[in-house]
Amino acid sequence: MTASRSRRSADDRRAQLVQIGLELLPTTPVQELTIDEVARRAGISRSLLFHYFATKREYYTAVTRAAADLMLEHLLPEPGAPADEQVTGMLDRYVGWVETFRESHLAFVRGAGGGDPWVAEVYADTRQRLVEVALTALDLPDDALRRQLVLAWFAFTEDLVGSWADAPAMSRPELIALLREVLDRLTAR
Amino acid sequence: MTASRSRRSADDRRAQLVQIGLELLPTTPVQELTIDEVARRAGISRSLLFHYFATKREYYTAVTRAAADLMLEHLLPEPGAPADEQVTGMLDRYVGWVETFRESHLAFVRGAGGGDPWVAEVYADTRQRLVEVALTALDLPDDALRRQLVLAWFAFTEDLVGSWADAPAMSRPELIALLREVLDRLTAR
DNA sequence: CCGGTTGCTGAGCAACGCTCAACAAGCTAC
DNA sequence: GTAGCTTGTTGAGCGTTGCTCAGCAACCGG
Repeated sequence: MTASRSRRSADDRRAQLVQIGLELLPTTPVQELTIDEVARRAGISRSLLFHYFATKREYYTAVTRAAADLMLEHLLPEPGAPADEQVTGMLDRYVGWVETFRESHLAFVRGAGGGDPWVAEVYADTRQRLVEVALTALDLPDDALRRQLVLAWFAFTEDLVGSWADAPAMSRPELIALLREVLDRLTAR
Repeated sequence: MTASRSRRSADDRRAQLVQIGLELLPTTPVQELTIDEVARRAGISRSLLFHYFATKREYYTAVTRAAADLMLEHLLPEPGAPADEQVTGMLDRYVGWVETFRESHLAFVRGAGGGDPWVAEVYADTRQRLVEVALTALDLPDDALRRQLVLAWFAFTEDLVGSWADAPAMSRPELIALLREVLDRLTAR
């Protein structure tokens, strides 16, 4: 609310608007956040938002991409580590991510799967990249079948970790071991 | 367009409106179909739709529930069959369902996962019922852990069958056998 | 001080969800 | 048949929201 009506650089404003979108993500499905609300929070007019993002969709896909990049950056393994540790580390960090940002992550996944194809595509890209990283770390060939299997395993993981975070029916290490075991069984063919 | 302006019974109208929603489902995400469009197709005024469904959300949750019930009815096994056949039969019919209604099913699942909590709940209910049926057929106890695992397995199945229908990387029987094997491994603990 | 670039605004349009008062089609009763 | 009731149906209109456009205002180089 302070510094209202201040003139900002284009990059600053864009970043600020995306940031506001990220803060609103846990509260509201991406596609449902209104231009009015975002503009009000930024202390600017509706029109200005359309100066930076030609359409509402363009805006919230940018927000979605930012959220996806945040998660991806958090999950990516250190390139030096041994292969096995890389995958387990990613799994561990993913569980931690869901634990920490439960609501926003749930909102993110929901918005990502549903409704808008553009948003769905952003998340599909993210999953693809995660699968590539995992296959590389496991030193497995990247054929169509294996890719499909690992993607489906990721859907399995998302669902299980989500419900586990809601009501843990097993210990955290057990969860991670189970996920790891299913992944190994699926890829060892 | 024929029979326009005809007076219908309340039940007829409701059924017609839901039917129109079902026909529009493959084309449009549930929440995005407009009252105008539906009313236009039904040959009635916008106001009449609000006479049957107090709010737009009430309308498209009704449409979603109708879609879910259609699928559920198609998947439920004949009660007389042997246990093993029941589960495999459901799997087989599920794959067939996705093959037949690829686009509408995709649209349905997307709408179900994303955006509106009410719609998500309808589909969550459907999955719960499917899991109950599966656990009963497998003659397994219905504890929290197993339920979570089977639900997650269903997410796995949805994803894999979806991508398989898009680009089959294995034969249909192989797909079903794989899914069945993963389910058995997960529940045999 | 002046002109150009650019961040920024306000008024306003179109589409959409939703409300409300009233009309009219079909039924029963006389 | 017509009076009267029920109920399916409509049109006008309001508030919100996505989006446009013409122009203001702040900074900057000359």
